[in-house]
Amino acid sequence: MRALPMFADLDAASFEAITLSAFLQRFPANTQLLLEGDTVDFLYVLLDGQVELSGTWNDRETVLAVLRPVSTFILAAVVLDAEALMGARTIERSDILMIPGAAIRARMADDAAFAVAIARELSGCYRGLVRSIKNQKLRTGVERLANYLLQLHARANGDTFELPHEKRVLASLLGMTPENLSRAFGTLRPYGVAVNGAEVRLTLLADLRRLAKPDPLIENQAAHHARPIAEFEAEMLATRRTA
Amino acid sequence: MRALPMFADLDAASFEAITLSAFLQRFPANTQLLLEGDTVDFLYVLLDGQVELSGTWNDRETVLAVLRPVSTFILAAVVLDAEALMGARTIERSDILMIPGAAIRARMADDAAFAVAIARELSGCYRGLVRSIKNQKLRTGVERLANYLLQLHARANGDTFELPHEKRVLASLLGMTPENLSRAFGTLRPYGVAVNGAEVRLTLLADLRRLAKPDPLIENQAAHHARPIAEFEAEMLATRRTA
DNA sequence: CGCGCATTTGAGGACTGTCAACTTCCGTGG
DNA sequence: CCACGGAAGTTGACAGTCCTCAAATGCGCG
Repeated sequence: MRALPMFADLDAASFEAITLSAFLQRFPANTQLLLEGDTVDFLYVLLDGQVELSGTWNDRETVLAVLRPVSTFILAAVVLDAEALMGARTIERSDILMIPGAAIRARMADDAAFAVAIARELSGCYRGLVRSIKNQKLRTGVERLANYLLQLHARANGDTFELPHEKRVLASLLGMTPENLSRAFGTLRPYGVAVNGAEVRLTLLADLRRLAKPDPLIENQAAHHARPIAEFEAEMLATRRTA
Repeated sequence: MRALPMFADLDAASFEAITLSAFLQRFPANTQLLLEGDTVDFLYVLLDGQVELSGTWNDRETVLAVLRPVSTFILAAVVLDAEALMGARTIERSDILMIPGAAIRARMADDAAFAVAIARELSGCYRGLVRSIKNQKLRTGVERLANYLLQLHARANGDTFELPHEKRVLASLLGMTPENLSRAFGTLRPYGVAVNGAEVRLTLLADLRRLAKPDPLIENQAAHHARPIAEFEAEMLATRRTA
């Protein structure tokens, strides 16, 4: 928990007040944690596993973000004591810390340092969403995929890495259908993108970069090695630790 | 300034600390206030006029939100003391209050109530963006326009109202080209949408609603009459008071 | 009155979604 | 250990949506 910037500098009293009311729960894969419109009673902290945040409308569904540890989610709904705007479900077995929303709000009111930490966390989430919208509105599907692959590559040590989720989840995250993702991979083959199952290998990096045109104002910055987990494991180019 | 929930309950000391360092400036129409990537020294508060927030990439540009008074913008960048992810320019003559970011951050650290107010404001902005992404990813252009018109209609008293900005700005906000917006209006004619310049009249409301399928988890809620301006004048279905 | 810009309209093409069939992969159970 | 069933992924054909380019129209301001 202290790995999260949000709780890292919490003083002893606040830390105790929060941990005492919190509890840890293990969920199997494919468990719906929250439906859109649910009232939100807890702040969720993903400690292990993977959680997908989704939105639906008119029988259509889209993945808004895929979270990896350590990440919080639905923080904004907790702060406002409002209903969830996104659904959440585990996509693999996950350990999740659940902190009563009332405890969070009470601590914020009493502890300015904690409230500031929450505000900073929210700001980071907000900026992630801004990046996500720019990614979505300004780029085509192939361009989004190319940039996504370059981000994964930057975190790998070699030029080979694994896609961290199923392709149909990835497709929805990138705003396209699974069929289209398949074709987008095909389109990128001349740019040195070799796919074999979940394994991806990038040769011709320069060509791929010329196509992708990654931009620090859209891509999430590569984490500084100082901050270990939260920043590093960030999943989407755009929407990390969301709510 | 007290009209903003953010500053409404500020105690006298904090209010003075902030207002003393702030200053009011009047900008003509079409003035670039901020470029993407600029370092952000001030929190902006739009008191009168209209401001457009935009994103660019690879010679493409999109409007992310259009703000109307009273709204703050680039709050997230101020909280994190980070560079702007969006550009900002006035689209009509505007009165803007500029508050040094350092003052905001200092007050947050000292005044838990103020930090909580900021966190709540950020949460509202965050949820606006979530709505915006769902609107963008789950709906077609025609559906976005239909819902946008219904939102404007809900704020008008009769069934006739004016589009609040140029059609090319509206097109970009809705994620399409001006040509396509024109055709989208044409597509909606059989649903009782009559356009004459900036004036729009909706007959056949039921038909339009059946097409648009407005959803409280995507559309911004109609404001409660208690809170007068900020909520009411909110421009985009999705992205209000952004940064 | 006339120029310039916003808007509209048309034609064509690029991108993306849908439907259907096929292949591959993987876990279950015999 | 292997066969089977089901889901995931791929491929092809087709349609819908959206963008680009070009030209025409309309409106406002000097």
